[in-house]
Amino acid sequence: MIKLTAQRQAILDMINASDRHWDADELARSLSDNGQPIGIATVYRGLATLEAAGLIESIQLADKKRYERADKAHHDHMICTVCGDIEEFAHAKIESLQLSVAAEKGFTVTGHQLVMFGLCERCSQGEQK
Amino acid sequence: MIKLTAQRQAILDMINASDRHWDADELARSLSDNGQPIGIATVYRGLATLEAAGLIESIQLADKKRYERADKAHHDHMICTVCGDIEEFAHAKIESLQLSVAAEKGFTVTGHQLVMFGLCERCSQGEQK
DNA sequence: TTCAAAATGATAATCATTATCATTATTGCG
DNA sequence: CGCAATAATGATAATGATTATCATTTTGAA
Ligand SMILES: [Mn+2]
Ligand SMILES: [Mn+2]
Ligand SMILES: [Zn+2]
Ligand SMILES: [Zn+2]
Repeated sequence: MIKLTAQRQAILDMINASDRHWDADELARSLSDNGQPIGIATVYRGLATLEAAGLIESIQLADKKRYERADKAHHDHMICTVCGDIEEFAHAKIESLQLSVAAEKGFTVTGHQLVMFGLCERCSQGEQK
Repeated sequence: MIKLTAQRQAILDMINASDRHWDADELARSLSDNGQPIGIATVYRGLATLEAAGLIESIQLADKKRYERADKAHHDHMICTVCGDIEEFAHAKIESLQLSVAAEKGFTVTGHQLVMFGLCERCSQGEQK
């Protein structure tokens, strides 16, 4: 059975305490700064375990995986390629259209990831001008 | 200026000759089997250069990047988590809804990637008997 | 309390991709 | 055509994220 350890609890608490999308290293550093140093390997394992248990969620970016709270409704992301800001959005119609397209092809969807890249509002302004 | 080399030409030809989504290693091996061995570093650089030139496109998967022909209309993907099959689909409505959602948030979209994971038709069957 | 199963942490190993750098090829020009 | 200068190649080292090892410690059921 899965054991509730202080390390896993610390990781989960840290993630649930904010709306950030954390990568393993940021989490390890932050935990360390909070007087709860946890081995980096344990952080990776803890994140995987917590995600498998449905307690946290993740998005797979080009170079690394980022984790966030799971107590929010499903949503997708827009990532600013200038400042790195990650914005969230939810669109029921897009979700249902995805499923219908899959169904047409006999594809059984178990998960999906939609990410838009571009410039966030702030970065769009400084842009031209 | 960008030079037209035999290596880049070979990479481009190989990609344009099929509908596959190649990773760098598969391409290097295939080129080698075809009597056109190319250093792996050159394959990586060639792929990046060809993509920057708009001659090929790519999708970023969890572990690696895969490249495909660019002479097809824009489309997104459905990936079978059992057999690895990559299917394509295009849906104008989903595309436009994405842009409208971004616009609402003042986000300027420069690119996006939508991937659905699940079971392809063939794998869905063997699934539950 | 007892102990087997599971988790941790330090560290080595993977794997895809990029960086180095000496050598070679391409291309505009005379 | 023949020549640099400029870019590309290729072998290989380096990176960076993530996983594998394995000895040691912790957890939780009985
Ligand atoms: Mn999110
Ligand atoms: Mn495709
Ligand atoms: Zn921004
Ligand atoms: Zn399949």
